[in-house]
Amino acid sequence: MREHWCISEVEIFRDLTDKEMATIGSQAPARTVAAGQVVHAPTGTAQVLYIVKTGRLRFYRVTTDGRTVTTGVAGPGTVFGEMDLLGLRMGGTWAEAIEASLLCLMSRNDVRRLLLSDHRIATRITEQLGARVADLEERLTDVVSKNVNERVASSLRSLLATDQDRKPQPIKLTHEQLAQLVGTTRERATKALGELAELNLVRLRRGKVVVQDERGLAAYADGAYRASAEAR
Amino acid sequence: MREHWCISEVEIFRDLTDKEMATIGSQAPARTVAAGQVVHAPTGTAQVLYIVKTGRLRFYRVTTDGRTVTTGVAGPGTVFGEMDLLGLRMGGTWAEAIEASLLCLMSRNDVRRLLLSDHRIATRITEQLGARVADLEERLTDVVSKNVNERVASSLRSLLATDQDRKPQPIKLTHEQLAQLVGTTRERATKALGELAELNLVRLRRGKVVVQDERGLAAYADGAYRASAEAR
DNA sequence: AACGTTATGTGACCGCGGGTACCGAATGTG
DNA sequence: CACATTCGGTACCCGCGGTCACATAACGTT
Repeated sequence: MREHWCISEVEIFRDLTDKEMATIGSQAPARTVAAGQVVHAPTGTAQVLYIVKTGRLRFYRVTTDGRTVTTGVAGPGTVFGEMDLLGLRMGGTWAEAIEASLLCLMSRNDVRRLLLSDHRIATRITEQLGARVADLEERLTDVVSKNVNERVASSLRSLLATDQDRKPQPIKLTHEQLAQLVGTTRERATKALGELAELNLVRLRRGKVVVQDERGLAAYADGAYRASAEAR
Repeated sequence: MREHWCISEVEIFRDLTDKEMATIGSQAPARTVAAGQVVHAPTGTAQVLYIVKTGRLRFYRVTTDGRTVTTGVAGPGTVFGEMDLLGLRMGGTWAEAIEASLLCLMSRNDVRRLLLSDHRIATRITEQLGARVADLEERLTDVVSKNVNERVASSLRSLLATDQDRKPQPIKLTHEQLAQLVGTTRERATKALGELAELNLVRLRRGKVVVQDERGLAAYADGAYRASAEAR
C-alpha cells in the first residue's frame, strides 16, 4: 500500500486493480507545492503530466492588461499538463496552488509504459475535460446573463457541488479569489457577499464563506430575487 | 473510396490507413441537416456519436431568462454527442446547424467495435476537447477584460484561424449570430462592426463579414486602440 | 503587546453597454 | 412586381459595475 499511495484513491484510476495501481504508483514520483506557488507556466512546455493527489490548484489566464482570470479550480484527481501522447495541452493557461498540495508527476515515458495501454484511462481524461468544458460553458453563460450578485451565488453553488462531502463545508477562498473566479473586482465581490449574508444565505468568515442555505443560494443564482422584484 | 467517404478526410481519423477507414466507414450512416435545425437537445440523452463531415454547427446554452449564448462553433472533423464509452457528454449544451450540414452517426455498438481498440482516436478526442477548453477560456477571459468592440475583433480573429485556408474567406455570420458569440446584443454588435469597418479592418456585407486587415484586427482585439488613446 | 501584512468594508464618481423604439435596406416568394 | 421577412443602422436613456480612495479589522510575527 505504501508503494502506490500516489496513485490510489484517485478517480482517474478507479478502474484499475490494486496490482495495476502498484505497478504504476511505484514509478511515479511526487512533488509538494506551497500555497501560491506556480506549478505550470505557458512558457517552457516540457512534457509532464500532473495528477493532483491532495490540495487545490487554480487554472488561470492573464489578460492583456495584466489582470488574472481564474478559469477553473482543480481538486484531488484532476489530471493536467502537457502530454502529446494523450493529446493533452494547457494552451495559454497557468496553474498555481491555492493551498499546499501534493502532485504526482509522470514523464512521457511513464505515460507510454503505464497509461497508453488502457483505454479506460483515456475515457477518464475525456470525462474530466468534458466536465471542464461544461463548467466553462456555464461560467461563460453566467457572465453574459447574470449580474455579479447572482454570479457569486452561482459560483458558490458549484464550488459546493465539487466537494460533495457533508454540507457545512466552508469554502476557503478570499473575496479576491472569488472575484477572479466570477470575473469582477474584489470590492464588488465583497458587496455581493454582503448581500448574500444579509439574506442569511451564507455566513462570512475571514478567508472563507460558509453556505447556510444551499437551496436559497441556488434560487438566488437563478434569479429568484429578480423574479420577485418584477412581480412587485 | 465510396465505402468510407463518411470517415475519410476527417481529422480525427488521420492516423488510420485507408483499409481501416474503409472498415469503419462502411458501417457508419450519415444524416443531413438543414440550417437552423437542432441536432442535439439536453433532454433525451440517447447514446449517439456525431462526427461533422461538412457544414458548420453551433453549440449553445439557454440562459434562465431565455436568451441563448453560443459556446462554440463546430466545423468539419468535430466529434460530439453522448457516448459514455468514450467519456463524452454534452452537459446542458444544445447543438444546431448554422448552415446545411452533413453528419456521420455512430451508435454505442459502432464505437465499441470500431473506435475503442485504437488509442490514437482517444488522443484526437482529447485534443479536440482541449481545444474547446482553450477556446472557452479565451472567450471567458475576453468577456471580463475586453469591451464589446475588442471582443468582436477577437472573435473574428479566432473564426479566421479556424478556417485557415486562404485569406479573403468571408465569415458567414449575421450580426445577431456574432452577438450571441461575444455575449452582447445585436444592436451593440452592429455598432462594433461599424467601427471596425470605419478603421478598414473589415468590410461588411449582408450576412457576412470580410476581414480586410488581419494583423490590424488582432492588434485592435488586444487593445491597440486603448493604448493609443491613453498615449494621447 | 507592538507592528506589518493581508483581508474586508464602504462610499463617490462616471462610463460602458443593455433596453427600447424606430427606420431603411436587402432578399426571397408568390 | 408587390409584399413579407429578415437583416442592418441609429439614437436616447439610465443602471450596473469598474475605478479610486480610504478606513477598519483580523491574523501572524517577533
